[in-house]
Amino acid sequence: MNTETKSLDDSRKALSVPGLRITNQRALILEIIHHGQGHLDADEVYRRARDKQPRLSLSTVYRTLRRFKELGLIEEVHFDEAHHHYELKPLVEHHHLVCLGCGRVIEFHYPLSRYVKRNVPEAKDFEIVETEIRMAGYCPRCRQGKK
Amino acid sequence: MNTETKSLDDSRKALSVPGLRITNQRALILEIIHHGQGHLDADEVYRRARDKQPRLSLSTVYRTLRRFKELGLIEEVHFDEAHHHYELKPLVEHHHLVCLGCGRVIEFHYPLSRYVKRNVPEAKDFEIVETEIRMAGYCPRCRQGKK
DNA sequence: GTTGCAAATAATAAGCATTAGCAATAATTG
DNA sequence: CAATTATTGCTAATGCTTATTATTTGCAAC
Repeated sequence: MNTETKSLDDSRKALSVPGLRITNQRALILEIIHHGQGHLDADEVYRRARDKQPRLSLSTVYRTLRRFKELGLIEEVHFDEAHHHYELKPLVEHHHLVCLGCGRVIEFHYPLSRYVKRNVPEAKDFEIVETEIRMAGYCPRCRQGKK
Repeated sequence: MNTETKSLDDSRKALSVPGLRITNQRALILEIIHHGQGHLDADEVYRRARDKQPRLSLSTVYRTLRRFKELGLIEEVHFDEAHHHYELKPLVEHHHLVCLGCGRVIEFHYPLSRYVKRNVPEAKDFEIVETEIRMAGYCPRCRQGKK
């Protein structure tokens, strides 16, 4: 069994939830996100998926992404306003720095939600389920170019 | 001069930027955001504006909001994914806690961007121009209801 | 006050990303 | 293996936002 098959197998296993059907489309989409090193948007998933399953439809991609999100398998991130990106649910909290010059995305690990819960009085009575930091600026390379 | 006129006048003053034309539409939109106690979306601005200027068009609202944002008069916040909300540029940094149950928005003042800049190594080499923190969860009232 | 001209407007169409509806298909279940 | 029912593919529709274009308006110079 090659690596690719194994990975697809892992993905299928993650889908073993009662009442949920394991379809080729779902396994494929999950595998693409798994392989994709984070930050794929719906259209990118769609394009990659069609290499293997040309008849797969865009609606299936959207429906599946929503499903996975509900199941907690993946997470939705918002870099810009227009559309969303998806990544496998991370084990440790991290956030993103987006370069406005070149579009590069830098991940950094930081337990900010814990910090907020501890230090923001208004957050104490809240049950926080989601924290996302959107940071944008210019990476070292692009700052150089601007000078 | 009544309060309303005065407020509209203030808004006009804020628009006194060289090369920028002061139109009734712009003054009205700025005044609506000013009065609106934050967090209005484009459509809400449009609906309120039409009470006073029925011929005003939705495109003007969008164009004006974009302009104001460029000018730094207002700020765009992203509560959910679908569309944006706008508020007057705040003097002190604050962020928002959105309740997933009732949609209520709680503001809290906290210099989180300074904290992040200081504590995230990856942010050191970046020239950060934008930091927005999205937090969502359940407010005390809605937590009660869930039990 | 008029005139001239760039900027702004209203109205409408177009553009994307996403969702809905529905008949056909395929995965589980008994 | 047949029955059930989630899931799919397709198309049309939606929601929010931007572009287009002819018309109007603010405002500075005369």
